[in-house]
Amino acid sequence: MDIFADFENRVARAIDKLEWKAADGSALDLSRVVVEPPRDAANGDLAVNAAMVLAKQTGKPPRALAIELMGVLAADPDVAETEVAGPGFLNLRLAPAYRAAFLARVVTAGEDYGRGIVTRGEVNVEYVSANPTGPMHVGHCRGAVVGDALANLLGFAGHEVTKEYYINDAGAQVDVLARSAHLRYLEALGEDIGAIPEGLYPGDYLKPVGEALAKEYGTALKGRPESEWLATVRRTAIDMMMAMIREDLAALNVVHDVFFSERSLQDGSAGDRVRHAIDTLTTEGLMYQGRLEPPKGQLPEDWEDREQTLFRSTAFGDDVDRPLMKSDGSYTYFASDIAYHLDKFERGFANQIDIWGADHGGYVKRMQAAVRAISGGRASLDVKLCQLVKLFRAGEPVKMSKRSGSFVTLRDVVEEVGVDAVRFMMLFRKSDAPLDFDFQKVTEQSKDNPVFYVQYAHARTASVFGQARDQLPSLDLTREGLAKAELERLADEGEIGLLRRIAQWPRVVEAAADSHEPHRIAFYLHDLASDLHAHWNRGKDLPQLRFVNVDDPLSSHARLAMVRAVASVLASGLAILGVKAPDEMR
RNA sequence: GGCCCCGUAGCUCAGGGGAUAGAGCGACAGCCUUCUAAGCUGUUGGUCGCAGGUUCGAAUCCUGCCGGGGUCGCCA
Repeated sequence: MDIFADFENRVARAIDKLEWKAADGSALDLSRVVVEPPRDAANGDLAVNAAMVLAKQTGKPPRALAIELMGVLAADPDVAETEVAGPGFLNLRLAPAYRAAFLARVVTAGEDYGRGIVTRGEVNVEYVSANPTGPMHVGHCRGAVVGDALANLLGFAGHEVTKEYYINDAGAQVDVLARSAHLRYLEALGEDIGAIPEGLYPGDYLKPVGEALAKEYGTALKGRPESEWLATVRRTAIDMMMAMIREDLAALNVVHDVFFSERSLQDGSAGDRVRHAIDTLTTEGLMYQGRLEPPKGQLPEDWEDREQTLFRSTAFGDDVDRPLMKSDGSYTYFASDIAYHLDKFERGFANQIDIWGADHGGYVKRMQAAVRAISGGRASLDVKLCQLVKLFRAGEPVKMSKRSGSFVTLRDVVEEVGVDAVRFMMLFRKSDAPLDFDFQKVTEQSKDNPVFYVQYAHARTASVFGQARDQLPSLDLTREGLAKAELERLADEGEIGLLRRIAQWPRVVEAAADSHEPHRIAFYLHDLASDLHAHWNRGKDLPQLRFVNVDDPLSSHARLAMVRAVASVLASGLAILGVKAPDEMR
């Protein structure tokens, strides 16, 4: 059902038939031969680059090759017109019958059109992984949405996807959380705790934790040394923070399959997994005792030159070798991270994707090096970095201060503008480019607001079907009925344009999935919506082009099939993005 | 200083080997006062940061510069 893939096969067969030979007698390399939509619609439906790509191999001039190829493809009954153009492009125009048959298949497939059939293997997408020390703030939105949409996209493209969240519940920050919660516990017992000391988390969201601790433990945790209550308080606090985070994510329609605890790497039933990871590297001969050069730039105050256990990450493309043990003998965060990624590999994930904030960019090389190292080169990690989101309200920057606690939470944003707007806008930019988010603009009901524009296109298709049912009640508007309409009647350039856009859907899905770039789906949907709206508007001046035309039920039927196809693609595309495809705008 | 990301129209950005580089906003000029529901159409506008290289072909790939941002044992 991918027209371009179909014709790539036909071109390959044509080349075979022509018995083109490489000048040196070796087999022809057809890997660079592609069939794609021409940039300019005037050049037809399909462009074939075979002649240019093969000119050197065959030792023949490109235009001569193109003409030979044209001879074969012109005989194909599914091809209406052929033309050799430019430096050696072979341009094809499809026969109306082929186009009609294509549309019939799309209509029949419905929202499965464009879905990858072949299984493309398992992949693990890890995203969000915010520290369990408080509610999620806006900064987390982008990674959450990008990761979630990417996972949906990969699933649609034919991968088996696991959505995973890594809980950073083992570092010093969760001890700080526990101390902060303990203070709130004392508060809940009626003590005057005064101002929250510098260095502890001041947020009110810890009050319920204090109350819960008071309720469960009474005064048992009071007046005791920290060592006696820390672990208990920490566990309760982390559990409650994670419950809150899950609710925040649910508000964004983000649901993970696996929540993986960092602490479990050391405390879990499987023993010390970090030790296991280090042992794995040691067995491979990748650990050694050595010294590191002090970092360039600003030297840390407590820098001490010492011999330590280093992981030879430079053997896998990293800039310097990395320590896995701190001076006090505990593991570095990187060591835990290696253990975690090794665990993923041992769970069967050779394809791993992590979504990180751009401030972690310096961490990418070493993590990729580690994944290659612990898997013996059998696993690979792709890291998508998400740049910052700048918040605006009617063009004015929104001020935020994390330290004073006056930051905008994820929940604030979702409640103000809705999930759909947040999700769509987070995906309407490449993830590694900064993004401006204007609270005002994303709720406007106008063409300038891409969320509205795309959703409205879907609503408009629903409206068309409503009218069709009223005005042409005799038409069979089921998918089966629409697939049987006289689809060759679709010949207007606006209609052909829409069909061409629809035909691109499978290759957009594939390209977006291969490059791990869900934003391409958002841009494609915007283009498709734009085509639909533009064609609709032509019906204002030219009533004979309208989708529903009482005087011409046969053409109406064919057009409704096309509208059905547009609606299906919009719906499945929006589903990938996690955005609703409404039947009416309110 | 090393590494990573970015540099495309006045603005915000798509395009990541293919033909004359696109969209939205802005600006300018018309149309619409009605019906297919949130206006419509057209015009304007670019040395794709700079310089080399690879290629039949480069905004796209490579190298080096310039400019902006991020980051740089034990934080997470």
